[in-house]
Amino acid sequence: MILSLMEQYQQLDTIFQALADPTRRAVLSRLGQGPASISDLARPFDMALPSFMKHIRFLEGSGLIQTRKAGRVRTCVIDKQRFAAVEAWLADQRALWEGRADRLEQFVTQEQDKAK
Amino acid sequence: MILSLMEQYQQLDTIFQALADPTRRAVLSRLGQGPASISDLARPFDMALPSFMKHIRFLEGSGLIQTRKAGRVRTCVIDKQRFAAVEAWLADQRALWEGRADRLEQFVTQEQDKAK
DNA sequence: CAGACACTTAGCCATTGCGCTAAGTATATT
DNA sequence: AATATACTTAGCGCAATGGCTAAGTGTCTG
Repeated sequence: MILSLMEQYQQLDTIFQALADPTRRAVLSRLGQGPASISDLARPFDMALPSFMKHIRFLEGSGLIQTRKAGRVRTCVIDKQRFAAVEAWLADQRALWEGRADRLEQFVTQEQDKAK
Repeated sequence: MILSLMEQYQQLDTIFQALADPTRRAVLSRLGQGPASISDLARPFDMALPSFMKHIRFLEGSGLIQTRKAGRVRTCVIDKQRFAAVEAWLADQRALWEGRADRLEQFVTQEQDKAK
């Protein structure tokens, strides 16, 4: 589902905070290559599983990933569309630098089209 | 001064965390239109000055802005180059996604096989 | 030179973030 | 049926974040 511009902006706090942690960025990079289970994702990290799960829940709360449990295995998938909010904000900044405030919406639309 | 790619990546934690706060993003947007003093920047916010200054110091620590004091006035300027680290990270993510299409299909096929 | 102005420092407080361990639940596997 | 697997829940501890007030410093301004 496509979020409205305003809704995307309201999520920026959570999204940027999710990206501020190296463990979570590493998880996103791993998931960029395809879905994975919790234990597969956790294996590279020297961290207790409950600690790792907090990162997963944080990512899920930010919308950057989705998870689904089948049997005793929870599988995680990245949600690429959520990154559009970040790109939109960056585009907005660039527009300000260049003295234009009108390019943002156009850019977001383009990114959403790309995601399809 | 130009940062190496690796140094930029080491700064991602701080940069993303700086961007995770709406006050700080608003300050960046304001500075995207040109330099400003602390009091000018603080005026729109319903916040005590020492609280606001913490945001400025955080932004300065992340490298997203630079400040310089002349007389009793501290002037803030945005450092656009610092945004390159964010853009680079996003570009890397997209690269992973694009190399992923075949693996995703593989995964789906595997799941379908398991279901039988 | 007195007072206003623009920060600046110091320190308090509540909440959140991120790690841990111990123990629990639900689902395979043998 | 018993054990192993894959999370899951509960709760602890410490550091960092983001707000505040009170008081201090240095620089104009009248």
